[in-house]
Amino acid sequence: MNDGVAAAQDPRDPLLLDRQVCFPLYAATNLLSRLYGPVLRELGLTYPQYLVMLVLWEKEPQTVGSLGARLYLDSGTLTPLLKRMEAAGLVRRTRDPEDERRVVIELTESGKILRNQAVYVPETLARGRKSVGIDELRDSVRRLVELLAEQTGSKR
Amino acid sequence: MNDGVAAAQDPRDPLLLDRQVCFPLYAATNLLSRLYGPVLRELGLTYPQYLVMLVLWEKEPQTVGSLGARLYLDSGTLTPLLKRMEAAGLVRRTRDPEDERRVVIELTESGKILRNQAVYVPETLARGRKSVGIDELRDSVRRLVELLAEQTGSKR
DNA sequence: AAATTATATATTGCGCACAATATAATTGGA
DNA sequence: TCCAATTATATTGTGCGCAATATATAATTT
Repeated sequence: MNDGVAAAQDPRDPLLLDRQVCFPLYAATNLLSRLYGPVLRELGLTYPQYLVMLVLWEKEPQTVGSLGARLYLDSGTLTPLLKRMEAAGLVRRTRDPEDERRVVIELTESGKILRNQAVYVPETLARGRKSVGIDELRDSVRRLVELLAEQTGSKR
Repeated sequence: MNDGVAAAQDPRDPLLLDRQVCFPLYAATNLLSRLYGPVLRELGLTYPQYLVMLVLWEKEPQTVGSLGARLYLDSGTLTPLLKRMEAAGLVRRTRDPEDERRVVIELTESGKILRNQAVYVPETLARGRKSVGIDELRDSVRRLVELLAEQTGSKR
């Protein structure tokens, strides 16, 4: 008889690490962020800060809330991050006079100019890398994000 | 003429957020971890701690290094995490007398027993969730992890 | 055997990520 | 008008995640 602990070797065991969807996503995200690290460091950005810049380069100004909705992050993450970016001279943070609850984020001149260096980031990372089905993968994961966002009640 | 900043509205712009592979992975990981949070909290686990338990439930004992190789994490992450798990009574940490550099991690009795509650985690999370192509997605992301692990020199 | 090199984990410092809570401003009724 | 509910951001505390470095042990070379 067993001692109350199920045998872990059944390939149908729902707890096998290799059966989880969450784990490869988690691992891929960590590995990717590690890959971006050295490249972004030359621009003085971390990976989440890079994402914020991507959003701002597309559309500006944004509020803390609209950035969070786009990136699925909350103010507990964004506020200190944006303060560091402000200290680095990349963005300005100002209260919206129309609605004093809002904080408006806009790019400084050097924030705008940084885009000229950033355009080389994607190709630098893609260089010499086999990108087998990378577009299909991106779209699959994107569909997953849509589903998850519904479930967790994240609003855009 | 433009002021040195490229127009961001060209759909072929390599910096568009929606063209990045990294972003949906990042978002999906955050959303998933948020989804797991409340469920795992009832087991007294965080999401990375849950992954460590999955590995240990499959095979025990493990060293810090073998856990890190399996989960693509380094000691800077694992050491404090394992200390918290030790404080919670889930694992034991002992120096390997064979090789005093190694720290051996094994489950305590309550760590083993926790598995009986954990078996319900996957189905709890899957319940009422459309899992369109979830197996294909997992396998795609897994292939990506293999590629990334080569690139970043992560060893298993 | 002694010195060198490689290996394994720990420590430190910084930056997320998020839950819970607090604060303040706006909106929508009684 | 006033008050309750809602909205937007900030703050606090905990736990990762990782680079850089330190420390100790083991393996290898000479």
